[in-house]
Amino acid sequence: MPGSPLPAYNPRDYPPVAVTVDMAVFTIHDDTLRVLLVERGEEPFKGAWALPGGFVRPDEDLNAAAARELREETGVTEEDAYLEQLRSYGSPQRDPRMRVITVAYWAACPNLAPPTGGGDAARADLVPVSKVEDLSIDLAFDHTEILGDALERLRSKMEYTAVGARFCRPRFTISELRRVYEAAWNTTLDPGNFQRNVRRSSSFKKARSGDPPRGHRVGRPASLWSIRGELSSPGRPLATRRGPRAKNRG
Amino acid sequence: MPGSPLPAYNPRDYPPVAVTVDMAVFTIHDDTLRVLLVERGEEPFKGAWALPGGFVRPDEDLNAAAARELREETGVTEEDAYLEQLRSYGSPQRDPRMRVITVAYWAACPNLAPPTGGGDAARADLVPVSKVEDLSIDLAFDHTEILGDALERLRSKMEYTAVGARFCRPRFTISELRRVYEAAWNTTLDPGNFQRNVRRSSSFKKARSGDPPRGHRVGRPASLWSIRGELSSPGRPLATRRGPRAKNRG
DNA sequence: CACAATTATTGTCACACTGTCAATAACCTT
DNA sequence: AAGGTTATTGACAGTGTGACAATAATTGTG
Repeated sequence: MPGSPLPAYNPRDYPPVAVTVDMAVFTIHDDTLRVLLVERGEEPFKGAWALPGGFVRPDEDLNAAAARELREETGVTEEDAYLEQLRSYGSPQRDPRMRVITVAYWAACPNLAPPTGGGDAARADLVPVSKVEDLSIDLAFDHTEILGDALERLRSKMEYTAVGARFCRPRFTISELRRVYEAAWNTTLDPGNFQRNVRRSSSFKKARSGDPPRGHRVGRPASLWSIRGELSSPGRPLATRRGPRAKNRG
Repeated sequence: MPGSPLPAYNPRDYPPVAVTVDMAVFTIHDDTLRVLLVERGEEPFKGAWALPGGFVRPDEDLNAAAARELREETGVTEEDAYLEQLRSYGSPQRDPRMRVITVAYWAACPNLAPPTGGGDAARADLVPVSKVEDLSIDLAFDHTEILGDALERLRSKMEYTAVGARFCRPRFTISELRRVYEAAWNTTLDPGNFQRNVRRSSSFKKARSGDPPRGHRVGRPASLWSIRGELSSPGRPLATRRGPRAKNRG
């Protein structure tokens, strides 16, 4: 606690510090878990990939700043995606320019389209997270650490909540949901068991009738499901995390 | 690190914001889960209870600031307690004086002694968390919300890590550990089942020989255990969370 | 010392949940 | 209509869990 006599709260008296929001926006594309990265256009780390982010505005809530960043970068509104604060990073040297404390967020977006690279603005792309996890891509600042923490949180949360369904459209088939989990952990899951777990979970409910899922070509048509309520826990994990098995995609 | 010309980052160009660290320090006292609160000595919220906290220093890492606060408030060093960042809170109006973004931490301390109230400094006390949870105590700022989130995280983490043992001394009996879980959830647990879970968990190991636990008076003496390695997951939960049952303490 | 009281520790048992794997259902293409 | 493919349901053995009983090792008492 600061000194006793009610201090003149002159902001200039306090060490200058900037607060930013950085976001790990995840989506599934080509059956692969990907994260949105932008190429830095200026020093430091000019030319390197980084998580999208920006300053928190003077009268802006942290969550609002994150939602704004998400919308600016992807066009996705807060309702269409799952958005959650991860934690903050504030090593004194994490930005060589000045003291910058960043509040990291992560988001799960359904069917995000790869950014059209044509713009004159900063280049952006949906990069498979495996590229960062195996260190074949090095991110700017401490963003590799942030992304690693975000991935850990995402996977952990997928085990005991229905958040995986936020990668799907509002109506989804159980197979679509299963492919989300398979992509997130790069493994294969038994369709029968996964079906059983979803049906038993209280977090999902079968949609009344079903528009047949688009793009469906072959095999017995699947029924459509949706999230029941908000994001309750499915009681037990939909799938226990495992390492790559037979499938072992790359 | 690229050393090229850095842009002119004049800190004065950015909106003034202060960054603080607030801490929820938990301990078990009288078989009750308690949190360290301090009484505010000045406005705003003068006289109200609040979580201890303070400003992050100019060249101080966030974790270091939290560890310093913990040491200043309790005398407990980082090695003796478990310390983890919770998340940040930055509503624009959370502090009426100026924009303050706080990074919340929580800590699990073994056998913290109730502060001696005699000092002329701010009054401090170990308050049962139930007093805050049932809203019979109202905290300053948004600290009620922060404490609620910290409790949720603590309990959740106790389910799937060995963090509960950080409330005990380095060597502890299984019953002592069980009483920690009983205090955290205000319930009773079956001693036999808890014993089985601890023994099967890979997170604990039996201490070679045992100094008999102090203060032990009656009944068969228990053997001593310790945490194996750092804070790995016990594989399965030591105890599934339940509401109050027979015991139903206040 | 025998016995009661108390806590620690080990066992038993029915039951729920899980993973493996097979069987059936409902479509598509040819 | 046959074959291929995906969805959905079932069967089964093995394992983990909660409830609860039984045994072990102390302290305190008469």
